Amino acid sequence: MTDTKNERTRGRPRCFDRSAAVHTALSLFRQRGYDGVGVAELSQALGIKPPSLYAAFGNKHGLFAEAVRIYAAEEGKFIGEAVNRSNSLEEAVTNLLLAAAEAFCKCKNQPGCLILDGTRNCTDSNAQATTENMRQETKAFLKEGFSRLSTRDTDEMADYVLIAMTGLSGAARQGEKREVLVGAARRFAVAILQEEGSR
Amino acid sequence: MTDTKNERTRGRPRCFDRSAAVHTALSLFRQRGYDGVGVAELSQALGIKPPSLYAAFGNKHGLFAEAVRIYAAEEGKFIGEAVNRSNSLEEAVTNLLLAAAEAFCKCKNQPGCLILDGTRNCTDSNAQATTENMRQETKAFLKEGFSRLSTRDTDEMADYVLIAMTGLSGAARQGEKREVLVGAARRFAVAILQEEGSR
DNA sequence: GGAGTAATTTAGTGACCGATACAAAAAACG
DNA sequence: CGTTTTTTGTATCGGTCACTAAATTACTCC
Repeated sequence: MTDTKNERTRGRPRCFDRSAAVHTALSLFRQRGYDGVGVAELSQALGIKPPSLYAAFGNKHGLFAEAVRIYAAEEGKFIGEAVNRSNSLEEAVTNLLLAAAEAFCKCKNQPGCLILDGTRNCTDSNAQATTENMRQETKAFLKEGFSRLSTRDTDEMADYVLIAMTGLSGAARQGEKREVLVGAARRFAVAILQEEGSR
Repeated sequence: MTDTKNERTRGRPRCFDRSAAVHTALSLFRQRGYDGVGVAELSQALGIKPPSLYAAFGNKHGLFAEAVRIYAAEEGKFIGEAVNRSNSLEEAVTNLLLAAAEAFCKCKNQPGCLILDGTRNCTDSNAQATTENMRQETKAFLKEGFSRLSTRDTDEMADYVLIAMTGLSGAARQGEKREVLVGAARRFAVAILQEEGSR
């Protein structure tokens, strides 16, 4: 058996690259959010007709959910890296927020975070749940990663980090400049790391 | 002339309370954002038909703009108070962020800030401009108020305060608890106030 | 009362939304 | 070849969007 790859199934083969389609959709969702991109625009950008989109992804939310998964795995890599490659809580929080600030303004035509801002004011509860689940996963990941680096209350620390990232993402979406985001990230990191009641 | 108040105009009098209508619309816009509330729902909540709404406010955006103005004047009062009643920059920033945290979770069914989050992912550019103008006004007000209390770079400080408020508003919209918001606000205030390069 | 004015209701407009019924097309099977 | 399976394009579906033309109602002015 030499046909280990590209196993042909029966029926007419798909005319478009499924993975490329998800990436194209991801780009659109990052620009204008879930409600801001319609199925007509999606299928046009993918070079297909709506029935092909529904055959491949079930519905609009199915495509969005795949895009979110790709986004978390690719664009969200910096979160795992910042936590796992750090040798102290200080390092982890600082690197994380600085990397977030950079990531949120890297692509100028699609600033901010899809997870944190992609379903703001969204009318589709499934889409909201998809991003909210990813947000909770991230919070749990941070909490667990922080607790391997410190004995402090990593629960509220993860909360604060996510609130800071929410601010950075929102500001990036408003067009805030990179320098301002990085400056804010640096200060927020110090803020989150300071000991309780040290004001 | 004794008719100084309630000057009757000609024509059929309006059947609904215009000011109350704006407040009702404000409540809906705060709950679900500009795109999330339709004209049909608005007019139903106001107890009128769509043509009456258009006769009174021109269009959906006209009603939204009035709601934003009312919101800034009433719910946004805490910003002016925190700045003007403070005798130091430290006091101003701390009181401002703490008041913001409280305000953003005060109304449980409409958390967050209408200015900062009401037109996120919004498809109407006029509505976006309305909130963005208010945001810029607020930034200028903060910058000016801070500069009366300190000789430091109040420009970037106002930026940081608004980014922090954006994070607080977004977190409030996600359902974050009051204690967490207040804790984050307290820490962010200390961070923003610390001198440059003191990390 | 009649004229003038403005807000009301009825009943829609065209455009867009997400999603689909249907049949032709293109492949793997026997 | 014919059958089966899956994707394709055509041409919509019912529903909702912001918005409005037209006629009616309720008021002030003369």
